[in-house]
Amino acid sequence: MTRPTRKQRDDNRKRREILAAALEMFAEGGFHNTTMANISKAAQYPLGTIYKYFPGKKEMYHDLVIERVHELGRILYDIAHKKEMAVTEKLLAALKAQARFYRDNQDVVKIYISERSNIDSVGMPQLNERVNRLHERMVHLFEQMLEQGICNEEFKAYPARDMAELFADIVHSAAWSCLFREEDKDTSDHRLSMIFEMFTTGIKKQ
Amino acid sequence: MTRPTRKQRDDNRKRREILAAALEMFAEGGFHNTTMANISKAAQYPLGTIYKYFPGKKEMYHDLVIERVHELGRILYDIAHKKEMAVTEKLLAALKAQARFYRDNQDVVKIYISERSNIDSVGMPQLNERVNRLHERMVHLFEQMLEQGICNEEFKAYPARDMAELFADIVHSAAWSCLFREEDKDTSDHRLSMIFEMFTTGIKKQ
DNA sequence: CTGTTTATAGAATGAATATTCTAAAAATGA
DNA sequence: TCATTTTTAGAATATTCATTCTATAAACAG
Repeated sequence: MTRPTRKQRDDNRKRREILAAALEMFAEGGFHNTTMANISKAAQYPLGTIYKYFPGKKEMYHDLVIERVHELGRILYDIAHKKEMAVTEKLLAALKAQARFYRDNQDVVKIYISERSNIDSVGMPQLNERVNRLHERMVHLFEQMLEQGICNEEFKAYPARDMAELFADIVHSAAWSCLFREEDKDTSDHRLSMIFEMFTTGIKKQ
Repeated sequence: MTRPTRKQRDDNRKRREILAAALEMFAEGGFHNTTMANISKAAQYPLGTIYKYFPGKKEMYHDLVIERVHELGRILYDIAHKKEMAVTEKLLAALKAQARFYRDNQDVVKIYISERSNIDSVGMPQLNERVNRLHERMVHLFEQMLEQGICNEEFKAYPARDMAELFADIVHSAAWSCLFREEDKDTSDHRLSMIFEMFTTGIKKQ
């Protein structure tokens, strides 16, 4: 745990610069339409340098996705474990947090999504697996919150797992649709609250 | 509109056989991990023959996806226009129909989904566009049904468009999750009904 | 049967591109 | 400064296919 040398800091910076450029390219054209030459040009580092930091294209992609999805996981985890918050508030907060995350990370989110629903189109079974494990963990967070809500008698006693899956997808789709609207933060928040209300109180009259 | 000659029928059969084999391969490995040689072997037709029926790999993929997504659109359209059915019944029927379609067309559904959320990873902007137009049309069908429900005072007066988007995503998520469960038809139907109930009456108590 | 068209089977071609390699430039350290 | 290491820049290589081509076999017409 010593202070990193200048070289180490430089290396780190370069690595991050390369990753950032790669992210941009991957998000724009997907894995297969992005060439190492593209990334090299975008990052303004020669091919050789890139291969010094990453064993190959696939690995770079892998690192990129996993890192960010972890971040989303952490955000949701934190919300789930706020002691002072009521369950309903937590769920709404999770919805809004995910929407914000999607907005702030449009690029990587596109990748994340395609990895989740997709066939293993990149040829990296480990990536698919890890992404889906991370997703599963998030669903599980929702499940716990919902269970707590059932205990409290706040929620009806539907199977928590089913509710959680449904909620996860609602959250995803709401957050995703934010990306295609030109809304300011307030309008957006308002819409998310409305969707949340639909989910909790239902669309049926009475 | 004369009766097709034997040659025409043969051609049609071959075309379908090739498409079926291609579908299998594409669904298994995605567009980029499927080679024309693979398809040729799977279809048991030589490469040359394949190129006689399709101008190229991309076009084959395009035809495959569009054809089936159209089919789903038709199914939903028919449900939406049943005169004798109540709105709520229609919506539930749509949910179940889509689930059945997903089950019957797992292969193509995987492709459909990745096309919907994806960057244009295949390099066919038209395909992405058409898939999304078809999806939009389905959302619009839901919107009409929901509007009717609002008119009837069956549903609360949320913006129909937002409800429709939400419903479309719920339908998708429910249908999709059916693919990973080993349920018999009854269990499955039961779960779908439950999800539909969640959507209409909400998860909140009281 | 015989010549002609069409289909088969898969080899050859050419383009794209991930990865490696080389030579020149820059940074580093004595 | 000068020797040594590291980085840069991008050329060379090797591989993987989409697509085309060729030669043989089958179907067909008269």
